[in-house]
Amino acid sequence: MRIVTWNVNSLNARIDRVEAWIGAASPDILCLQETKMTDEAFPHDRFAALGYEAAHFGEGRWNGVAIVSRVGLDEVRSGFADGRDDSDPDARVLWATCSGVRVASCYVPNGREVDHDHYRYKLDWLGRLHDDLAANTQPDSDPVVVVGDFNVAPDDRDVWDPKELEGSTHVTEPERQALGRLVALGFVDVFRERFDSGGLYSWWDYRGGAFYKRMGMRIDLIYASAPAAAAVDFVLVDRNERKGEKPSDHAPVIADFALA
DNA sequence: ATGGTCGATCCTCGA
Repeated sequence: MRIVTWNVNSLNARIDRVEAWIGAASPDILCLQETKMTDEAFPHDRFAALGYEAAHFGEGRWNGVAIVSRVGLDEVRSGFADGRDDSDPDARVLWATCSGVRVASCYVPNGREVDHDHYRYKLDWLGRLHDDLAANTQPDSDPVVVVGDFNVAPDDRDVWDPKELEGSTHVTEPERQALGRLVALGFVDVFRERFDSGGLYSWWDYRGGAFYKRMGMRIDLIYASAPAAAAVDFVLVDRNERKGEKPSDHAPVIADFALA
């Protein structure tokens, strides 16, 4: 089972590339982030023509997440289930069960600047994700795969220059500890499990020629519960997809699971 | 690879 996470930075702008990439990479479950569209505008027909059904949670201008699957799409739920009355105003997480695997497609808040309200929102959001997983999944016994644009680089190997970035968002201790709490629940960063090396990224800023200078971050992550992580047999960041005409600023991250 | 923000919106903001 091939599961992919890809922040497409507008599905309207990217649909032709997404369609072509599906043809080449043949994912079973494709989780998208930053679709930047309403549910009404989501191009279900384009995916149906390729043999996929899709669930989308969007608001229009910003954010927006989707799960596109050819192996079933059940128990779809958007947002968090904690019943908090300050419910998230943004469309940032979508859940579905696909062929027995509980899947979450996440677009974690960027944070903007440390000491910004958005940074506190980011930490709170990651806490809610942790609590939702703790309350509603059994990662010790069940296959659960939580993917997306986490907007956090898990450690210094995941950024081009830790010294230059010190103290800025994506690398602060509280953000990394928030990911650490997911790991403590039993979730494994399947890319890092497989590759020790730094310099392997999933996002490169459009500005300043960051991609060709190899100045990126690994912030698009695939977290798998122990039963799923044990079944991983292939992991790849498809950095070729960052090249060419009208790329997203993120590359797709692929993990293959030897699951039925 | 022969270059050097982009996307959505409304001309600026978010990433």
